[in-house]
Amino acid sequence: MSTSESAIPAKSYHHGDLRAALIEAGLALLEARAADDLGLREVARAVGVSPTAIYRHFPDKRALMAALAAEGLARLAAAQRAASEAAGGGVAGFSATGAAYVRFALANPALFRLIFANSATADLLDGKPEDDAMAFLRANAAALAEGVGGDAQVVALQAWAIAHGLAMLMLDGQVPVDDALIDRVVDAGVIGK
Amino acid sequence: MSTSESAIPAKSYHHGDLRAALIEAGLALLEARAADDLGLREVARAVGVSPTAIYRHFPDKRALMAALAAEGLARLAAAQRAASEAAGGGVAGFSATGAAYVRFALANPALFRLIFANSATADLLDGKPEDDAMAFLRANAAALAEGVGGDAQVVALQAWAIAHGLAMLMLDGQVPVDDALIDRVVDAGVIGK
DNA sequence: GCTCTAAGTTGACGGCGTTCACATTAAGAT
DNA sequence: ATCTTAATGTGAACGCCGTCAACTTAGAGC
Repeated sequence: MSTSESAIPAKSYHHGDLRAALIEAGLALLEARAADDLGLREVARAVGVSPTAIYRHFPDKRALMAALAAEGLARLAAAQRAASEAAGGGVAGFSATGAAYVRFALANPALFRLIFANSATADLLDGKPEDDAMAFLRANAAALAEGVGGDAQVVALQAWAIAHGLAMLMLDGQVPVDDALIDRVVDAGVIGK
Repeated sequence: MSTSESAIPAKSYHHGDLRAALIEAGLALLEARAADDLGLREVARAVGVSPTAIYRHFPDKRALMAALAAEGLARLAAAQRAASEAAGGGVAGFSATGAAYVRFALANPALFRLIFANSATADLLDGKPEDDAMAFLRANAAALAEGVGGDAQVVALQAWAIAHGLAMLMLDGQVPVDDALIDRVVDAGVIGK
């Protein structure tokens, strides 16, 4: 019978890879719902499994959310890397990175918020894998800082803060979502000149 | 039981001014709890009233939260106004405004988050009173923008984004809370020079 | 083939936001 | 002064939530 062969294993009493399925379903639900409206039982329902089955793979709800946040962070880092390379690196690449940061937030509002709502705690719990992605954000900022005058750390922080602040203000409806505006704000955000 | 808490006397079946008491209690609880861990029943308990009594003054929980956010926004605006005046206005006053913005966020994390989590929706619901406070934020940014080259709107946005982004990143544990750093980041945030 | 154990289920508990029927009170008209 | 009425607070209940404990299933290894 039918059974798909490679990607998705057969279904029975035991789910093939429930942990991955839960994360996938959670990310899908986050495209429509806000992070705090996402329920444990809701995710279980989406996967077609009992609510308590989740506890075989995550100690509690916060751990599930942290896993979603970790995956979101990886995607954010990937989007930035891609934008930087597409722009050819250097200063242009750095500006592109900032713009990609903001556009990722606008394209994935709930996920973006979840990343930063959980990153502080997730860092302390897991420690390793998402550190990699976050390091890219920091490294990007620090790298450009050397090209200009002033304190490198301060310039890096300003660039990060501009991107993060603009993303948040647009998400919260404080600033109209204007695609061209993103480039102008982030671009001139390369201060010192 | 006696014990009313403060200024307003007259306790019996009817509470003196429950609406005000609920907001006061809510703000007090937000100093210890995160906004989404704040329960309707918890606020009612703090005031010593039945959970459902709240519904005589607010249509639902979100309305209570919006009221708390409105009060928080007023306080934020007041803190900025005070900082600006203390610095003597002008460019120095503007930098002080930005630093005050960040420091307010650090001093009132849950409340600051609530302000921006609810401001978009609160605007559409209430419309008037908090607009006043928010207008101060925008006006401040726009005012300085004229002094420098470049697009006034862009410069204003950059300044706001730097303050907002720095506040958020510090609240989320992404950037260490360093008092001197706030001034340096926000200060040089006055770009164009 | 039997056993052991990881993975999923069922049922329950307390807490939440919210609704509805009811109790109490302050205030204005008589 | 009394009666009426609308405003304000109470209590019980509903459905949903996160989580725990006890049971069931099925696949892997001797």
